[in-house]
Amino acid sequence: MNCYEDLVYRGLIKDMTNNEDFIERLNKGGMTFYIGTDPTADSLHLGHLSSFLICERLARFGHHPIVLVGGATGLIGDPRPTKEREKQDTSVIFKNIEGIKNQLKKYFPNCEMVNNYDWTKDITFIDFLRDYGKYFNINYMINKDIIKRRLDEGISYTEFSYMLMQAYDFLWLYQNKNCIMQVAGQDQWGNITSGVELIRKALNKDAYAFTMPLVTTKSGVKFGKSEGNALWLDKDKTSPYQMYQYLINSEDEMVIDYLKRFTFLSKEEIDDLEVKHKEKPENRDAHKALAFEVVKFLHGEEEAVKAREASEAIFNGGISDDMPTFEVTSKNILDILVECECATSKSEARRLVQQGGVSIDSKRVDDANLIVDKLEFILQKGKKKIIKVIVKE
RNA sequence: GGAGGGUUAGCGAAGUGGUCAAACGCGGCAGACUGUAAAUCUGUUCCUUCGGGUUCCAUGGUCCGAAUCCAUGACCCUCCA
Repeated sequence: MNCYEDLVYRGLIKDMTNNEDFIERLNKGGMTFYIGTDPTADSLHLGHLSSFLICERLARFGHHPIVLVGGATGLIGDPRPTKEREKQDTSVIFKNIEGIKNQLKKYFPNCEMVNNYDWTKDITFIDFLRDYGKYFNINYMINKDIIKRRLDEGISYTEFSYMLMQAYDFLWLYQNKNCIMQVAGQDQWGNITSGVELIRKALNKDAYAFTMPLVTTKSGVKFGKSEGNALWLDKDKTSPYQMYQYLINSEDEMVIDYLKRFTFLSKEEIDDLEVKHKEKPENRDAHKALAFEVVKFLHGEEEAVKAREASEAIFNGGISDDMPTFEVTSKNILDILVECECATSKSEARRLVQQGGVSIDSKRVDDANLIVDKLEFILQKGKKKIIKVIVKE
């Protein structure tokens, strides 16, 4: 399979610029391209992973990835469809940059890494307006989908300007790093095309770009959130076991798509899993492969094996050294549930017990006033949250 | 600068003096059915020592009583200049 075929197979192309020779050049290799992210948190999450894997995929076809961390753009804030972002403290953003850089270095050690703060920080307002502002027509900007959607809700001049910065990044990388292609998530299409336009207007050159579709569940909800929280790539924020569990619970109808998107398994391997999955969905072979492969990529084979063993032990009614463990100081079942993050309040904990959603050592708890006299036990909340609890005196 | 409209639970959205801890939908959580999937059905969704307590942008006020009326302020939207 050539590069373009592989991208199509994996569902990685949503929009692409209409250069005549785009597909040819993708297949030929040798393009320098970049993909970026803003430091909105100190860790990347599962959604980022699916995008950044493109670095490795394209590198395997002979292209040269540059990874950009948006120190400058992070200070401005990419407009969200709903509302203005809160202004982040610069110290937070600088701290986030470090966290994200370290992760990217770890996962993509062969990529060149750049920070747009480096080439943006010394540009003066007047220079920027004179040298680049003239290339942008307000009507053009307002017609970008993301801006249009914000016109009702309101958008600050700051966020409105975001696309100019991202466009300038592309231009700068084009001029200084010979970077001729940009890749990003589908929500970045407007920003990307601004960059392509800027390069055309300022340099009279063609640039290339494509976006990748958002990874969603069957019903179109963004994939990669668990209990309202992102699944972080940082092991201390989301344990290998949690990551494994999240992936193994993927919907049947989506699991093959996720395998294409999140792993480097070949078409043959994925086809094989698809057959197995269709024949015996209850074996969850495809789900297991997905979970294992992703955890292996993130945390190494050893951690992946541990996560798999823990998962299999726990869901066969057993225990494991690697299962999530909480230390609590209470003996009252409601307080224990809150301490173990199974409930956010005692009211919620009480409701859980009353609805029959809590078990201790496989026995359903039916008394909300239960005092637990064991010092170590297995607590189950709902169907899937199974943890070890140690009571500390 | 002028005129008008708005701000209600995670989100969307009703509610215009008491019966409002606030309809309804989505989302979330739990139960049943299953395969750690989906769909479906049922229950639930501010806190609580279960007596009650604290909510409807903020602060003050009117009233026996305020999400609802008044004043001031903040933020947002639309139109005009």
